[in-house]
Formats: sequence, C-alpha cells, structure tokens
Amino acid sequence: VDAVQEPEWLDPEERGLWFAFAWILVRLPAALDTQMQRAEKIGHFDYLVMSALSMAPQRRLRLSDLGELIGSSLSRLSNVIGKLEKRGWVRRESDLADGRYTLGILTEQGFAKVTQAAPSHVAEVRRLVLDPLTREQRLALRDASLAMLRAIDPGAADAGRAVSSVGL
Amino acid sequence: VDAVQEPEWLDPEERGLWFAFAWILVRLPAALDTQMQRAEKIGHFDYLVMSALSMAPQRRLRLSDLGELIGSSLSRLSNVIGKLEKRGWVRRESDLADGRYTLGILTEQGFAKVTQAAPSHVAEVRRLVLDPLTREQRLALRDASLAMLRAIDPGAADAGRAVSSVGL
DNA sequence: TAAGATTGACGCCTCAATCTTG
DNA sequence: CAAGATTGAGGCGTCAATCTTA
Repeated sequence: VDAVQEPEWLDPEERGLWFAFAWILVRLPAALDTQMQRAEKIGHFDYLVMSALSMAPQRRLRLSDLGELIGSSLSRLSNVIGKLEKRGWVRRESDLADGRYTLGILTEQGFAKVTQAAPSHVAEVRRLVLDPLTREQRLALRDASLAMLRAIDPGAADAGRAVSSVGL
Repeated sequence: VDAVQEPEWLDPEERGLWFAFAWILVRLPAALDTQMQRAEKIGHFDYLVMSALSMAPQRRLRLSDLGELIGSSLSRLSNVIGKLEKRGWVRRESDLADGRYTLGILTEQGFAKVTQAAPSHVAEVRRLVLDPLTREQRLALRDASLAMLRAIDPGAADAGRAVSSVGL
C-alpha cells in the first residue's frame, strides 16, 4: 500500500470520497444503459437523442444544436441519427432557412417510442439515484455536481441548464 | 426496491439534481481520460490496471482477481494486459500454485511509469472533484455515492472498499 | 474561407464460443 | 465438468479528412 506514496497523494478522507464516487462514475451509467437496453430495446444515448427532440418545438432540432445540447460530437450524432432513421423514429430534413444545417425530426413513431420508454427510464433513475438519497443528500449532490461542472468546463453551466429544459 | 406508486415524471427539484448529475456522469470520466491521455500518454483504465498491480504484494495479481478489483470483464482485461505487455510495462506468468490462473506482473518500467503518472492524476482529481467542493459537500457526496452504490449492486459495497485499498 | 455534416479508418468493449487446466 | 483465460465478430466512438453550403 505504500508503493505509490507521493507527497501529493490523497489523505484518507479524500480517498473515501474519491473511491466511492469513482465507482459510481463507472457503475451508474452502465446500469442505466443496461436497463434501457433490456427493458426498451434502446440504448441510453439513443433515448436521450429522441427525448431531446421530443421536447423541442416542432419536435425538431438542428443536429449541431442537438449535439451541443446533449454533449455529443457531430460525427457520433450523425451515426446515431442514421440508425434511428432506419428504425423509422427520426428523419432528416435540410433546414430551409440555411441549407448548411440539417434538421433531425422526430417521427410519430419516434414520439410514441419515447413516450413508451420514458416511464421505465424515470423509474430507474428513481430507483438508483433519487430514492436511495435523503433530501439533504439530493440537494448536496446537485450543488456538488454544479461545482464540479464549473471546474470541468466553465462554459458548460449554461449547457447544463439547457439540458434541464429538455428532460433528460 | 419496488416502488408502489411512483409519478411518471420528475418534479422540478428532482430534475435539478438529475440533470446536473447526469452531466457530471458524462463529462467527468471523459475529462479524466483526456487528461491522462494528453499528459501521460496512457488511458485512464490502463493506469488503473497498473496502479492496482503496483499496490499488490510482489506487484502481481491473478487476472481474475484484478478484474474483480477494478470492475472489469476478463476479456477486456486480457486485451489491456496484452497491450501493456507490448509496452513492456506488464508481463504474464502462469500461476505455479494453480496453472489455471494467469498472473499479471508489473515490470520495473511499468512501476516507474505508474509512479511518474500518479501525481498528474491526483492533481486532476483534486482540481475537478476535491477542490471545487466544500468539506460538507465532500462528505455528502461520499455518503450519497455509497447509498447509490448499494442500490446499483448490493454486493458491490465490498468491492468499493477493496478498490479503496488500491489507490484508484 | 468557415461552419455543418458525413464518411472511413482505427481502436476499444461486449458477447459468445473456444481452449486449457484441474 | 467447472473456472480462468483467450479469441473473433459485431457495434460503437473518436479522429481526421472530405463534402457541401453560405
């Protein structure tokens, strides 16, 4: 245990936090994704894309805006949109206002799918995140998240707020 | 945890937490991985593997134990060990006590690499997680993490403790 | 020229099938 | 057989290069 003893190492209290939290960072996303895949036959990220579209006016968004909103690269998004197109849940359309943009548009079937899958997702978020925490812990976790977010990317605070208008 | 009658959607307070936290779940691991890749030319997961080995007696571990310790599948681990072998940081050896096991053994160069990379990693954890939080927030985040961990996998509480002896 | 979008190459992860050892 | 480990196929993400539109 004394193999790596840097002057800059973490003290026991810091380690207690970091190890517990690091496990969450690994396990929680995996758990959410597995649940969505099993229960609804759709990946968590795909669901996020469709969820964002479902909340947007006209259920449509420019791909670049959508990417920014959910924190995805354009190339990843392009592939996912292609996949969702094949499933009949999303279609593409060139933006009439400016041909450089491509609109991602949720189809009726896509909207139906999101509507069907949402309760399952919400239930899982409740089960794994909300329910296990006390009200104080929930508030602290929110504040801690915002504080870390500022450290990670000072410009992302706005994006975070944008997402919250979407309904992850 | 079978909730009897949960609302289908989140109320504003719950959403405030979930959106902020979900953003962390996406950004923080990516930020840590990018930093390790840039600064030390090694992925976060690879570092974790070598770090675990560096703490073990004789700097060696059975692959199955190592996988359990850091929460990795055997196939993923096998590939990573192969990669680290090519870099000269790890070598394999059959377990003399039971030939079914394979030992992953950290080489001198591998140990040197971990030792060199550790301060950089710790500094980043401090910068993104520890420093932005108050002491109260750190304690709350730890407790919240443990509570969520129990909900995700009741048996993982022990694993979490095991990792904390390793020095993620 | 710049920004949005797309594509292909490459690497990584998961799953299932397989090999090995006891 | 059972457990540990390895391998190959398939899906996915990133990066860089390219195409398109303004």
